[in-house]
Amino acid sequence: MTEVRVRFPPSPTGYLHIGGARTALYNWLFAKKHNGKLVLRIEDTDAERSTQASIDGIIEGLEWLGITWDEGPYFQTEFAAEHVARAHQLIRSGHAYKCFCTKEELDQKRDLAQEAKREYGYDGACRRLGAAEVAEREARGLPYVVRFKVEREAGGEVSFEDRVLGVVARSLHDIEDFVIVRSNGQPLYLLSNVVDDIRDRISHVIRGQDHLGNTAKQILLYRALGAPVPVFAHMPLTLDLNKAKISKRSHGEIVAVQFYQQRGFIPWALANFLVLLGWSPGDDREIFSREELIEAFTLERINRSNSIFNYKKDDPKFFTDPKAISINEHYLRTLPIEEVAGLVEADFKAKGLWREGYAGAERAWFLATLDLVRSRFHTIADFATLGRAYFADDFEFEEAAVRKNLLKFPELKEWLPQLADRLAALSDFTPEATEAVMRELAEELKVKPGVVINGVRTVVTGRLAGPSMFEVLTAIGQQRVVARLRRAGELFD
RNA sequence: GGCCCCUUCGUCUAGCGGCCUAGGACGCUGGCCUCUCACGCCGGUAACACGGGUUCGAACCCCGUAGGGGUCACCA
Repeated sequence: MTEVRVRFPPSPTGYLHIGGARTALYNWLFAKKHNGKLVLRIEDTDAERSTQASIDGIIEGLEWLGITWDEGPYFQTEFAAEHVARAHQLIRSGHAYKCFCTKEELDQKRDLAQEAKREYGYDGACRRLGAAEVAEREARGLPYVVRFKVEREAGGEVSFEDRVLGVVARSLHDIEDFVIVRSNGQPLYLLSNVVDDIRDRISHVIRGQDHLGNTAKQILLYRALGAPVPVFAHMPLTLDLNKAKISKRSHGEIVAVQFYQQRGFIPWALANFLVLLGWSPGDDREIFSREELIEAFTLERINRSNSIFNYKKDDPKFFTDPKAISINEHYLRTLPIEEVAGLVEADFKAKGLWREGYAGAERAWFLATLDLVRSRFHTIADFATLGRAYFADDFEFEEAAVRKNLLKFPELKEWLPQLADRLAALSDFTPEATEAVMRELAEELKVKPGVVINGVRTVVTGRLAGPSMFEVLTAIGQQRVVARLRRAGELFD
C-alpha cells in the first residue's frame, strides 16, 4: 500500500474559517489514522490578500486547535515556474494549445449566448489553428492563454469514485477547453493545484464539495501529465439557517476560529464539535479524545448532505451554535482540573488577574476554587467575569441579584454587618461552622435561612446564584468575607 | 438556465428491506435533588419532502416531482 499523503491548502484570508478548520481536521484525522503525512500548502497566488499577517492567522488557528502538519508550509507562488513548465509540456504533448482570443471577444460571445439563452462554452476557435497561423500570431506579439484540449469522443465521460459520494460522472461534452495559463504568463489555480499535488505525492484529496466541479478537469490534467490520479473525498459544506454558505462577510467573526479562542473555548471542544458537523462514528458517541477520534474516523462515514451551523444572530444566550457551547461545557466540567487551570492561567494573564501564588503556595486553593465554580460556566472566559469575586475585589454586582436578594429584605442592611462580626469571631472558618452561625442568626431573627444565605451570596459574590454558599465562604476566605459583609450597607443606597 | 451533489425531529445525526409504534445528542420543557443557580438523574416535545413503482414487507431499492446546495472566469 502506498503512503497516505494528504494536504490542507488554504488561501490566506487573514483568519482561519471554521469550514477550513473542519477540512484541515478531516485531513489531519485521516493522515493520523493511516500513519500518513499532512502537508500544509499556502495557496498564495492571489498576491493582494496574501500578507504575512494572513498566513500567521491561519497557522495560529491550526496550532491552537492542535492540528499538526508534517511538511510545509509550502508556498504555491514559489512553484509558479514549474506550473508554467508543465503547461508547456502539455502543449508539446498535444494536450494543450495557445489561444489568442481576447478577453473582450470572449466576454462578448458569452454575453450574446446568454441573451439568446444558449449554452456557452469556449468554441475552440484557436484549437483549429495550424502551426503556421500560431507562429504568425506569436510573431506579431499577440498575447495568448494556454488552454487544455478536452478530447470529446462520442459518449465520452470522466468518472471517479468519490469516497464520500460514490461514483460521480460527468460528460466530456460539458467541459470546455479551460484556461490553465493566463495571458500574463501566470498559471491558474486548476493547473497549479494539480501540479503541486503531483509533486507533493498527494494520495487523497479531501476537500469541500464546492470543488466537486473542478474534479473532472483536474483528473484530465492528471492523465495528460501522466500522473496517478489521487483518491477524492468531497465533504459537505456548512451553511447557515437560511441555507447560505457561512462567510465572514455575512456572519462576522462567528466563522473565525480566532473568535472561539477569544471567547474562551477549549480548543479540543471546538474541534470535537466541528468534526461532528458532517461526520458521525455510527454509534451514539459524541465526545472523543484525540486517540478515540483518530481510531473512529473514516472517510466513508462523512455525510453526503450539507449541514447547518445553527446560529441565530441576536440571541445573547447562544453566541454560537448551542451544540458547540454544550460540548465546550462538557469539557469544562469533566477535564482534569489541572488542564482547566492551564487554560484559565493564560486567560488570567491576558486580563491581569493572574497571581504567581496560583502556581505555588495557593495552588491547591486555586484548583479547588476552579472546581467549585466550573459546573455553571460556559467558557474559560467566565472565570474572569462571572467568577471574578473569587479572584479579585473589583467584581460587579448583578442588578437582579441586589434587587431580589438584598433590597427585598431591607433589614439585611443591619443584619449582614452583625453576621460579619459573628463570622469574624470564628476561629475555625469551615463550611460547617459558617453554616451553623448563619442558621443560628436566621433562627434568632425568625426569617428563613435562605434570606440570610442568599443575601450573603450577593454581597460576597455579586451574584444571584452560585455554588453551595458555605463552600463559597471558605473559598473566598474569612477576611474577605467579613470585609465585604461589613460594607454591605453600601448596596442599599 | 446547463451540469453536478443532496433531502430523517428546530439543529447535529443513527438507520444501509423485516429488530422502527424511527434511536441518540443539543435546544425547549415537566420533575427529583436543594440555601440559590448549575451539574447530575428521571420524564416529555418533535422528523422519514411529495407521488408512483419493486417486494409478502420500504426511512432504507428504482423512477418521477418539488425543494435546497454547489459550480459554470485569464478567482482560489
